Amino acid sequence: MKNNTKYLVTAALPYANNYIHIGHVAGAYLSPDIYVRYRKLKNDDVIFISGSDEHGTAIEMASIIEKITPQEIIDRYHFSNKKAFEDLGIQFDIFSRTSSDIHHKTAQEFFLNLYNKNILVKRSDKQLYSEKEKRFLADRFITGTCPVCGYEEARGDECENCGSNLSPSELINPRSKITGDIPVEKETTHYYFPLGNYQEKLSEWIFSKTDWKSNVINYCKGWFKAGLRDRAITRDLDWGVKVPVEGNDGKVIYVWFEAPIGYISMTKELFIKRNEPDKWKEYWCNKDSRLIHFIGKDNIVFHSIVFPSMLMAHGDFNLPHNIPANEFLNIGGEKFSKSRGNGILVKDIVKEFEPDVIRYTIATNFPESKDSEFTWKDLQSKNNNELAAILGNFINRTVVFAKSKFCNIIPGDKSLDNSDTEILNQFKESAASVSAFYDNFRFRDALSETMNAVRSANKYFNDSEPWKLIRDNKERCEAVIYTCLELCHSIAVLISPVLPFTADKILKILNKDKSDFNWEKIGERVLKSGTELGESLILFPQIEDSQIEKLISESTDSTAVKKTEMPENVIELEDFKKVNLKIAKVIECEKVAKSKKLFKLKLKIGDTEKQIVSGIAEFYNPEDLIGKLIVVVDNLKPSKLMGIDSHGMLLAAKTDGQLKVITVDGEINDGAVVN
RNA sequence: GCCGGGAUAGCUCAGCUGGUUAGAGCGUCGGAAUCAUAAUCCGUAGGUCGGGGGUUCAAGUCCCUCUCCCGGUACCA
Repeated sequence: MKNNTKYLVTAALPYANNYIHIGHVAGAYLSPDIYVRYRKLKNDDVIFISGSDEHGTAIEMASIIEKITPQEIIDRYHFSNKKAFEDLGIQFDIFSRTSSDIHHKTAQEFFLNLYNKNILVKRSDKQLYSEKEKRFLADRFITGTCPVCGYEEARGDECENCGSNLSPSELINPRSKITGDIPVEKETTHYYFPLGNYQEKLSEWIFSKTDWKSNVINYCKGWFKAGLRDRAITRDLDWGVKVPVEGNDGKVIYVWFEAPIGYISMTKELFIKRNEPDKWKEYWCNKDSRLIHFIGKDNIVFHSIVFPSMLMAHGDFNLPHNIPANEFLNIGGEKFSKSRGNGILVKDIVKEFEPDVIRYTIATNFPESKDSEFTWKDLQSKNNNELAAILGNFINRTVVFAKSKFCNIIPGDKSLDNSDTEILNQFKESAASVSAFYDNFRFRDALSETMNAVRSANKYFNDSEPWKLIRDNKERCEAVIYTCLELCHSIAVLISPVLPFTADKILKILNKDKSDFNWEKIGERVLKSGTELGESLILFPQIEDSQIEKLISESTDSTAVKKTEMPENVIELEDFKKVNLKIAKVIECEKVAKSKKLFKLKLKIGDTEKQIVSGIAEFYNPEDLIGKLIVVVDNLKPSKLMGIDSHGMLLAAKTDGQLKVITVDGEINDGAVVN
């Protein structure tokens, strides 16, 4: 019989145009997996939902760039990411996708629900349309001048300079970010969600939450302060969920509105698969069900403001009970390539290390209150000094002792004394405090408390000195080893949320089934004397320096082997001839004030003089360049950099952390043509 | 440059609404032990909490300022 309270746990829907990396795992996936596994051990009624977010402009754009269909894009990332999660032991009850029929249907029903209640506002507007691209341009693919602060490169959805929320039509001098095409205004009709109407209810609701993390609350405060605005929830686009109202051909529901509904549709799908098609309602609608969203900090606004307001408007569903958002996990330490910044992909790291080692390293470093750091050396040290030394060693020393001194049989429990029951009781107390940490989403503290329990098991072994008892008090020795084996079982349960694979291995070593594998049995006696043990094995082999050094150098060496490929953007000779390259002599050179990278150079090119601005100040001193013969693009359209005119561009070679200006081999007159 | 987030022991991080001698793990060093993957257990040392001002009886914790770091973005070779 399950406990009454139900838990509906969701993990952020990964966007299906990228492979997930360990930063994602640390932010939004490992903590819910640990939480859910813990809840299941407590016999709680919990389901764990996630899936790929597969619609939207970015995916459509990616398909255009790669010249394949959006379906091919999302298939690639969906299946790869699904497998990556499995390999890491992230065990969803369902990991589905928003391209499914049931999601389309659910999202449309949700939309219609609001539509029929006249909550949605229909508005005809002039939107920006590119004749050249034959499409309406998505917000983020338009740039222009911010009407609030005058910043010239504001995006269609927000100004990154002043943080204002914008809609593209507000921009001054808009243009396509993709082609630079100047879009024209074209009449189109869209539905708007009146987010502003919910501000009061939302803020009241959020500020009533005393147990939410401060980063979540603070983020919302910022949004409330700025004021919530109505947002269009449809788009002129092919790739997405069709607007279910007649007369809206060529329109889809905007992803930010449609994707979170995926949590609902995926829950439905789960219970259809379980042959209980109505049961999803118990999790979404019953008062005694708790909806918990695990997300990274980049997702806070959608889960704490947008989606809840949608749920309020709809009315049938529960609001989130908590949103324990994490910060970011950075890949640091050794000189990783900053310019690439792809992070460590899950699909790659699982080939290198056992999933539990990866899980442990990430979990001890969860960015719970601020960004944290992941390094290969840390992983090695966590494996060798903690997992192997403390956990692996305790299991191993116990089992090896039983094997060599008691014929691999669980010894007698006849003469347990106070010290034995004490350590078992101590484990019960540990389990209670670990519980309290999990209940409050304090995963690092939970794990550290868990390891303390394992340490105390080692201490018990040391203090009991079974290697001496075996000589002069065999019965006591049996009791001690029996107790240690019980501790092994307790440890298996205790660590299993974080280290599920290791827990299974320990059960095999103990030759024990899962009948007593739950939280209540921690510190209890569940083994039978006289039972044969299974095969012992090393749980955490040492990770050698050489393996770590190899990984460090691989991720550092940006020049490392890259296959020669035909570049995608082949040009004709004619194209190259358009560029006038000339030799120029540097006459003057000075640093541009307040700039980090810019030099202002005066050049002599034959009879003419010209001024250019160049971003090489981090690599040269001004005096180094004066007198040098360099190569410049003579016919480049002039531009202004930090208010200074630049009439050309010098050529330089650049790689990570290095830049060299192109010069000529020997003397030649300035003004000479380069080709 | 702008926006955002940081700066606490060698390393990775805790320190709630300001209140006794600033904490943990790992690493260091010393000791005990030898069943165990040279793994354990006990103990030790290490910080004027980035600098400087201020508010307060009292500040790592609040305010101002400076420096540096990270992320995003812009300076585009």
